[in-house]
Amino acid sequence: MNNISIYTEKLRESGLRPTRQRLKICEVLFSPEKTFHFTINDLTKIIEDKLSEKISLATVYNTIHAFKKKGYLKEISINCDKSYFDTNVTEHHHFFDEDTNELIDCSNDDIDSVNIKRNITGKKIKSVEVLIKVATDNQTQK
Amino acid sequence: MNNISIYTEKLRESGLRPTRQRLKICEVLFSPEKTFHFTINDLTKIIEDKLSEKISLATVYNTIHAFKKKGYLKEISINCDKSYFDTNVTEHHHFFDEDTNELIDCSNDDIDSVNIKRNITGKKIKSVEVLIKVATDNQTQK
DNA sequence: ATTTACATTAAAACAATTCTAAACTGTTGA
DNA sequence: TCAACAGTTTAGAATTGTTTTAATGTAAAT
Repeated sequence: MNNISIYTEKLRESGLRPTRQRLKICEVLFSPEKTFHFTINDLTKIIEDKLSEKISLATVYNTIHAFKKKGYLKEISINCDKSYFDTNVTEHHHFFDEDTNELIDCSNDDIDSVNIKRNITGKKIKSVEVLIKVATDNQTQK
Repeated sequence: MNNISIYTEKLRESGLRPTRQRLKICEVLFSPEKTFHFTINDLTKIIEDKLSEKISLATVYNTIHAFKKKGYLKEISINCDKSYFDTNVTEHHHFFDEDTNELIDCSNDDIDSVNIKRNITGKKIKSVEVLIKVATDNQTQK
């Protein structure tokens, strides 16, 4: 079974039609052995450059949001103007390098699990995200 | 010494001229006994409604960013389309209610301090922020 | 008072994202 | 197999939050 069939299956199982565009997106997102972070623009550029195929921005937005809803992707909170997505959908946290605007995964060993001692009545915790901003020493705090 | 003189001093100390508009903004931001959260739009509306004075959006943006740079305000990271600011500039964390888009302060008692066991070489930790997203049970995860 | 540098403003520009409406394409079932 | 339907893609327009611009106004130094 090649990758394409795997993607087709994955998409179909979650009620998404395996279209040419979605398969291209899967190819970029899910074939690397390592997980990675990206913005919608990054992704669109990668698809158009690497796969020499034009794709509409709107399609990428739609598809990424569909993937996110299905749990294939995570959206990451940064104090920022644009959304970052992560192909690592396991519970984990991030370092954010303010000098380079680079996002670095924390492993389980990097940080102890966060202990929350308060409940908001009637509400359930949906996610817990820790963002550790770092910069070179002389840098002013953002 | 009344509030106006305090604000004037505060502004002057940080290299900002105490203009009529900036004093109005100070009045809204720094006179309440409790800290609070807001977006630029919120703040502009409050000023225009409560103080019956028109103020340019650009002025509010400029001033808020100046205040932030001086450390009078904190910007809060939410996976979002708009920036939230906090008049509470001490180290603390947040709950974010996905149903209402409301931001709730964590007190020190609500959450144990986060234990970070990894260093990024050459970088210093500038901030550690925990964001706990909550929603009613039946809500789909954002 | 005059000058100068900084501020304010409305409006335009901008960037990220979403919407729209028309064309297109998997899929279903006759 | 093919018509028909529902879901998709697309380019472009619209929207939203934010920043810039260029003209005008104002605080403070002279």
